[in-house]
Amino acid sequence: MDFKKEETLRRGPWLEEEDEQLVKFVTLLGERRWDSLARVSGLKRSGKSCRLRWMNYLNPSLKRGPMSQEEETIIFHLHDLWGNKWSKIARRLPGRTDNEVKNYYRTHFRKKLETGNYADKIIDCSRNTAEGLLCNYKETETTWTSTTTQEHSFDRIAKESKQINMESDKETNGGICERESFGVMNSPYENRISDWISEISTDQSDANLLEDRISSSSDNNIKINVGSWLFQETRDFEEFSCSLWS
DNA sequence: AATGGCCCCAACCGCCGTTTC
DNA sequence: AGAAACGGCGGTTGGGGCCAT
Repeated sequence: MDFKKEETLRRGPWLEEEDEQLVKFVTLLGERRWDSLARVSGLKRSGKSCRLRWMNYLNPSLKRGPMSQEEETIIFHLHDLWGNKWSKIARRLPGRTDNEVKNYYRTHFRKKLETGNYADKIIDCSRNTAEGLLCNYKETETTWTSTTTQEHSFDRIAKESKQINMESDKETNGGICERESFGVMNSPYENRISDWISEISTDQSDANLLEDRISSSSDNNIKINVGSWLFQETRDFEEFSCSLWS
C-alpha cells in the first residue's frame, strides 16, 4: 500500500551514509529516473528527495562558499530583469543552484531593497567589466572540470565532440558529423545546450533592455555592463556550438 | 548561564509541464 | 489518445547557529 510506503520513507536531514550511497548510485546509474534510483539504492528516501539532495548539495560541479561580488551583481540585475526565475538566474551562475540563488536573494537583497540602500551597501562595480565577469566564468568552469569525475563541463563536451568529428572525418568523405549517429542526442549536456539555444534569442532582447536600463542609471557605481556580458556569453556560446556541431 | 530574536539554508511541498508506456 | 510517472520550478518551513540582552 502507498500508506505503508510513505510510512517507511525517511525525511529530514541526510546522513553521511545516505550521501555516500546516493553518490555511488548516481555515479552508477546517472542523473535520471530518480524514483527507480531511490528504490534500487535501498535509500529510504523518495526519488524527489534524492534528486534534490544531489542537485543542491552532492553534485560535484557545485561551487561552495560565499557569493562573490560579481555573482551578487548578476543576481541583482537578472532578478530585476526576470523576476523570481531562480533556475534561469542560476543557469547564469555556474555552480550555483536555484535554491542557493533564491535563499541568497531573500536574505541579502530583500532587506537591502526594502531599506532602499542597495547601492550603498553592495558594490563598487566600476572595476567589474563585462570581460572580467566572463573571464571569471570561464576560469571557474575549467577548475570544476579538473576537480570532478562527472562530465559536466562544456569544455569536456567540446573536446569529446571534436574527437567524434575527427573520427567521423576519417570514416566519411564529406567529413560531416551526424550527431545522432554518435549517441549525443539524449545526453543531459545536450539538453542543457538546447536550453541555452532556446534562451539566446530571449537573452538578446533582455540584454538590450538591461543595457538601456543600466545606461539610464544615474548611479555610476551601479553601471556595470551586464548587457554586454550577456552578449559576450552568447557569442562565446555560438563559437562553442559551431565547433561542437560543425 | 539562560533566553529570546534573528538569520541562514537545507529540505519539503504543491503545482505544472513533459515524457513514457 | 490518455493515464501514470517523472522532473523541474517557485514558495514555504523548520531547525541550527549566532548574537544581544
